[in-house]
Amino acid sequence: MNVQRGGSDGTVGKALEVLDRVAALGRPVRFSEVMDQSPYPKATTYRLLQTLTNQGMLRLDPDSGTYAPGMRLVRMAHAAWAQSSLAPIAQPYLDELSEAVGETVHLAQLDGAQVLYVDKRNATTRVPMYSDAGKVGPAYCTGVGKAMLAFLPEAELAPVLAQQSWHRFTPNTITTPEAMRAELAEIRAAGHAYDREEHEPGIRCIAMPVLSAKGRVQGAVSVTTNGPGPLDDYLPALRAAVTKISGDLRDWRFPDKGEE
Amino acid sequence: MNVQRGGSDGTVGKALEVLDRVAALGRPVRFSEVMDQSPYPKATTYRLLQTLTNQGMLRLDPDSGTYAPGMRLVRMAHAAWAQSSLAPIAQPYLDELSEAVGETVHLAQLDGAQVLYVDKRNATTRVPMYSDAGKVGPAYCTGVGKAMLAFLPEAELAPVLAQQSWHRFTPNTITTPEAMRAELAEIRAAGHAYDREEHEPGIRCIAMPVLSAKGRVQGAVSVTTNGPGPLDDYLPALRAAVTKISGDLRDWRFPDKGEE
DNA sequence: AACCCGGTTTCACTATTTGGGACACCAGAT
DNA sequence: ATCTGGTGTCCCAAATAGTGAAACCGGGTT
Repeated sequence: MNVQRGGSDGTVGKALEVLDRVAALGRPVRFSEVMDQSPYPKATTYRLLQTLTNQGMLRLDPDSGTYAPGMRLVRMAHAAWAQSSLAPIAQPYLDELSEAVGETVHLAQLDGAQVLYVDKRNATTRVPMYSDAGKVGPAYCTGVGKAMLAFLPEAELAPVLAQQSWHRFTPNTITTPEAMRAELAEIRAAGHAYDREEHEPGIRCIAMPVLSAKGRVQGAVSVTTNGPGPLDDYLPALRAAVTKISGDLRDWRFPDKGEE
Repeated sequence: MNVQRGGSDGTVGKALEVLDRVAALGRPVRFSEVMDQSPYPKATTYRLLQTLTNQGMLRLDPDSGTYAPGMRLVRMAHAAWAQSSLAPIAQPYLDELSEAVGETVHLAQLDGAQVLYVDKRNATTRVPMYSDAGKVGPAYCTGVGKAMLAFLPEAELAPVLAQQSWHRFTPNTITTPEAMRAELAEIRAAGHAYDREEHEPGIRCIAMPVLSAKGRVQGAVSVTTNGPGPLDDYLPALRAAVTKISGDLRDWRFPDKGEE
């Protein structure tokens, strides 16, 4: 099957599963809330939480009795981001692109069935940093998501499509695998994808996949706007950026989806 | 003792220990290199690596046979950063400060005996994002480090000082606990710290601690420059930023060092 | 052919993890 | 004061998962 973090790797797997669920809740949670999410019995979950806490992976606020992901994760993640993401390579080209188009620019990678944003440049002046690195989003209704799906080999595409929620965010959201396959064919033909207000009303974007020399999808770059102008105006700059990134990819070997 | 991620929390502890060491190496490493770092026997380390890999915490490049921290960390860290760091609160004030002084601005927190940078604003135009979030540095020879140490209660300061390397990075580096205590007293009196080219030649900075209502150190903000101007010029803006951050801290309860 | 080296696997032994259930605590209801 | 339901913590015999010395497997070298 697919990368699904199934919970079957012994104690470590369980611990990470619990950690993930706590992180997913997105706010400090009490033990009982963790229990509701946890597939493991009370005593087990409790011990797991304890272990994670004194490992610094979780932080327990003694007053409120709530758990939140700890700073040790941030330390470790820096290494991951620097070594395993496209971000360090793409950095200068995203800067260029951002300057050229003046709109918000995203760099994303596929993480299982979701889109994981790894870098971002803000539209114009103020830069709320990091805000997007590490964030995840749906693959079926974002520009970067569709751009990547379009160039995925069938064997990998099928399971990913099977896992989408197909929630209708806006009237334009594509909500069936069949419609999606048609859309992906078009994207493949054109070489780039559009998000025509499919995720958020008023937000449109144009995205292109970053492919390795062997044609494997490594990520995608997008230009997002809430203005009225034609998206195709951004195409040249976008294409230039993606081309340069792909070029620099040369000697980088990147994850195979972990597919076994 | 202190927070030291000792390796004594069962399997999970061992796994995280290994993961940390891989991350610390800062580049993809082969199994044998991990072995050199690992306190555990070959077979154990091997199995740990396997587990971590198919949990997505590590990424194994099949061609080169090297391990690197995986993207799952980035996902989880986003939650940690958003919930457990000062960054979300400080965001707008760092923007202001950055604009006001036009120099590089850092936000850091104490993580054990080290300084952990959680956010950054670049000097002028181009913004190499994230580059610093998650990075660690020495506490005894950075502005933010000294600013935080100065306001640490003795019980917490002692073990931290005991763990510093006291490596002499530049002629100005303070290299003894005694000298450091004198320096910290001055900082405490002044309310802010200077880094007078103690870490890197040509780089100076001024830093102030962020204190909670109860006077606990929560982090520090610094303005760094490689120019010649007097650092004190930045004091007003820096003080303003720190004051506002402290103000917003109000209802936030933050980690106790975990000290037990 | 004998040897070394990094990586992988085996398997009997053992330490850790498991989880049902007991317990302690608190707040509100009776 | 006493009961009661919700939470968080702890125990301990049984079950499981982890351990690690040693063997094994190519593929280079000598």
